[in-house]
Amino acid sequence: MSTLQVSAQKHLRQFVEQIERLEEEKKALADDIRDKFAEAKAVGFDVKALRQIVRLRKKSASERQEEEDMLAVYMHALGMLDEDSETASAGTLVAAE
Amino acid sequence: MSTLQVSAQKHLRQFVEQIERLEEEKKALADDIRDKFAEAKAVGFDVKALRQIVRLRKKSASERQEEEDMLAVYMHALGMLDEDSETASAGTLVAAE
Amino acid sequence: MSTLQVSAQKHLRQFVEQIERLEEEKKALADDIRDKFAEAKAVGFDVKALRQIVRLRKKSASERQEEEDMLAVYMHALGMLDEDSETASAGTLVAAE
Amino acid sequence: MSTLQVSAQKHLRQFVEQIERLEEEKKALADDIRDKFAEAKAVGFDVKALRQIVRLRKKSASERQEEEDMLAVYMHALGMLDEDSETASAGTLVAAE
DNA sequence: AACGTTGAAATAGTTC
DNA sequence: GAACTATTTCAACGTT
Repeated sequence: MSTLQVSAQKHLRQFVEQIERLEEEKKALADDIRDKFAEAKAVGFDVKALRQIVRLRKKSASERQEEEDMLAVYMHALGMLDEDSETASAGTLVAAE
Repeated sequence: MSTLQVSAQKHLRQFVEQIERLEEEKKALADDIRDKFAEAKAVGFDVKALRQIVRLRKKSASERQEEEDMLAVYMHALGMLDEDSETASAGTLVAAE
Repeated sequence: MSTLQVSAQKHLRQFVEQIERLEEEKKALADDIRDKFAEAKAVGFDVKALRQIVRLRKKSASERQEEEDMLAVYMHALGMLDEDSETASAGTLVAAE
Repeated sequence: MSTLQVSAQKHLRQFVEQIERLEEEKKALADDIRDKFAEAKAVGFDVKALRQIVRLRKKSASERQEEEDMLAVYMHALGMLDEDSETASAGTLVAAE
């Protein structure tokens, strides 16, 4: 039983070390990304908007549209939008339940 | 000198306790807010959109517009928008430097 | 575009208002905390250090507990503990079947 | 609406592509880490505990240091230390004027 | 007053 | 699909 445990300990140690190694590499990349944004900022780009761009590009056009639509519905309900200006694609007159 | 320090210690302790008390109350409110969103979710609202609404209402209309405009410029530059669909308020033809 | 039922509109409005009310109270508390630090500074305390004390005290409780749990976690990882005993105090760990 | 200069467009595109490239690499590493955990699980380790070990080890280094700094912080708050001595080791604290 | 730094809040992802 | 964890984003703070 003691032998088994010792071997398990070594095995555990290996996993921990491998994972920590990978996480270090991952962190290095996260830092690189951070640097890129900083670099973009330094030459005058709006970092917040840039982040949003990267985020949006991960989503499909339809996903984006769905989120915008939901927001528009809520804004409309709260009087935050003029009656007509919701969006260009004004077609879908779906009645809310 | 020792007397001074003892009195300073008491004073310090008071500040720490008062601050911790206030932070507890603040945390309690944060929890209440969390609960409200959970409640809204439970009755069918889209929490993410709801959060965005609350966020947008903190900003003035002009602030909102500015952010949207910047995003549209970037999306346009990357071909993520059709040429015409940027937004309803298409008026401001400012030439980029 | 789709719209909300009138009742849903009212409901939404209620949520938004309640949340905004709570956030105002939360902000007021944040201001109070800020004032406390300013007050402490005014009587000669080092605000940076004071902040650090508050932060460290907050962490200490949970962190200390976590460190104490270390052994149990390792034993668990090595299969020396069963599922239910992980929250037991260190003293009873060996007794767990 | 305003548009970017052609050169700025290219620059923006470059940033976006570089960032997306880095994020892909980062995601690949995240997948590798996930695989490692899965591998560990496959040979019988408790993944949750393993995760906890990795997390605790990460914290330990910095946290332990912070706890050691506690005394200095308190002394600083009480005006018993000057500005520069705060990073000194505990042993030399009383020597600081 | 911009800058980076840090802590809190929000979102995304994973597990059960 | 609900809870938990990890990651990402955002805002406040001190700093220069």
